[in-house]
Amino acid sequence: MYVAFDTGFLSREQAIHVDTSRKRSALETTMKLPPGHFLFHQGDEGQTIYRVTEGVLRLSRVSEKGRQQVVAFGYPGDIVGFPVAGQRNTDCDALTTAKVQVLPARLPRDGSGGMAEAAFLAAAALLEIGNMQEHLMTLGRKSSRERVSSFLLVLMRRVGRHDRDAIHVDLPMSRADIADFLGLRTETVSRAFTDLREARIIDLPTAQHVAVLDPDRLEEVAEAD
Amino acid sequence: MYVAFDTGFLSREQAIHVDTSRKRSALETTMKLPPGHFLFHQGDEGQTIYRVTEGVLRLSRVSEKGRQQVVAFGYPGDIVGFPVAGQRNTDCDALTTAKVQVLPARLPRDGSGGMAEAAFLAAAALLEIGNMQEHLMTLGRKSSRERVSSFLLVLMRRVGRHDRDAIHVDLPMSRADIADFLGLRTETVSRAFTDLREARIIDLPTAQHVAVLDPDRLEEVAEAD
DNA sequence: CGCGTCTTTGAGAAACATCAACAGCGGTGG
DNA sequence: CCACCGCTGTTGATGTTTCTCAAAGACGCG
Repeated sequence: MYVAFDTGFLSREQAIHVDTSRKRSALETTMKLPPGHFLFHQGDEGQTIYRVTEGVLRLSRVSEKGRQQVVAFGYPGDIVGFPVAGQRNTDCDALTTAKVQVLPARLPRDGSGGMAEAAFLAAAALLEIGNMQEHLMTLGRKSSRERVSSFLLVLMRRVGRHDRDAIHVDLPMSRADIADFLGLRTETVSRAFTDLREARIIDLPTAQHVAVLDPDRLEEVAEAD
Repeated sequence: MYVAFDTGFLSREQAIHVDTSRKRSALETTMKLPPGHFLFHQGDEGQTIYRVTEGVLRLSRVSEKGRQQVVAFGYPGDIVGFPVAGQRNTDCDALTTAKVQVLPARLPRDGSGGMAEAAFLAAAALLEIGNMQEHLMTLGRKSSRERVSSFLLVLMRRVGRHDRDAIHVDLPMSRADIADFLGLRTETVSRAFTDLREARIIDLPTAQHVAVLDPDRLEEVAEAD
């Protein structure tokens, strides 16, 4: 049985496990980002990665003619900013006030960089690959309702606040961001939310606050495969 | 300007660059796979990765209720089989007779594994992340014709054989595989091929052999973003 | 309180999936 | 060597989902 991925596109707790085994160096500084500020842009040179410790980041790519794809959201515990060929491959900006740790990510050409560094980078990158493959399944094979449900399910498990009769999730991103992440239009996302609300699976006190009333049925809708 | 990803979902040549800088060890054996044979299955334990040297592999995931998603195709030069939490996260079988090199991919916990190994793994994983992000753009934001054109464009650049008035590409995978990779149905893929043929952008001597007659227009259709 | 932005809702159009039938091709056995 | 069979791919007709276009409602901010 294959259960390693059931938290979906967000990094799993194993990432933290890998991390705690490495020693902190003086290079690991912390940065604070106000909402809307960019951590890096697509094409930037970079030899670091970032661990989100507070807040929520948005990672997106914009194609030449303006189509935006939100590649991921960065929640506390996630590692973002993997440089490919020394360059950032996405934009990254803060949806809320956020804090990140800056971690070195130099590849030790000819023994220059540290081994622990490369091992940590490799472990984090492998987790990211798993997350992205899960997201590929969502984009390739799921309906709009399944996509939105999967999205909510992941957030619920990751950052849900339990309560007597619901699990509460804040959505710092706009409907447009969710749509861009799930490969849909904002109207379609909105309709999916409405459907879930009318089915009494969720409640929407405000557009940015979801209360999951029936996690089991949410899962049924999301994993309808 | 951001140009690092224009080869799409297949690994870029930089991967080979990284590779040549590491020394070959006795652990690097070569395996030969007949068509249809599996290199590994989803859920297998594994501490290795594979470099394809000949042939074409298919990497796919099957969800519990049978929906298949082809995550990638492995062409010579590609690294496949990244273990996540020590497990394979896809099935991998050979579409043609194929050869792979077996490379170690242990994460050096407490200094056990080699540094060069971790660095190579990290470099390969980062390239894979870039490829997957490109594929995410395709699945999230492109029409069926754009998807099929993008697919052909990548193959053309990667394995196209030039000729006086066309670039020839073999398609060892079925229409169903292409559909599963692009998030479409086989009929839709077939119609996209027909459209491209009727537009004189490609020719289809057989279903498994594409001759790209007009690469520029193919690119226009693919990058219609 | 008014204004702009984000979200929701509705109606209609377009894209893709689905269902069904046929064609092409390769392999097999007579 | 040819006829048959099965599989893959193509084409057509129809159905469903999602997108697009439009407008109204909700929310936050000055």
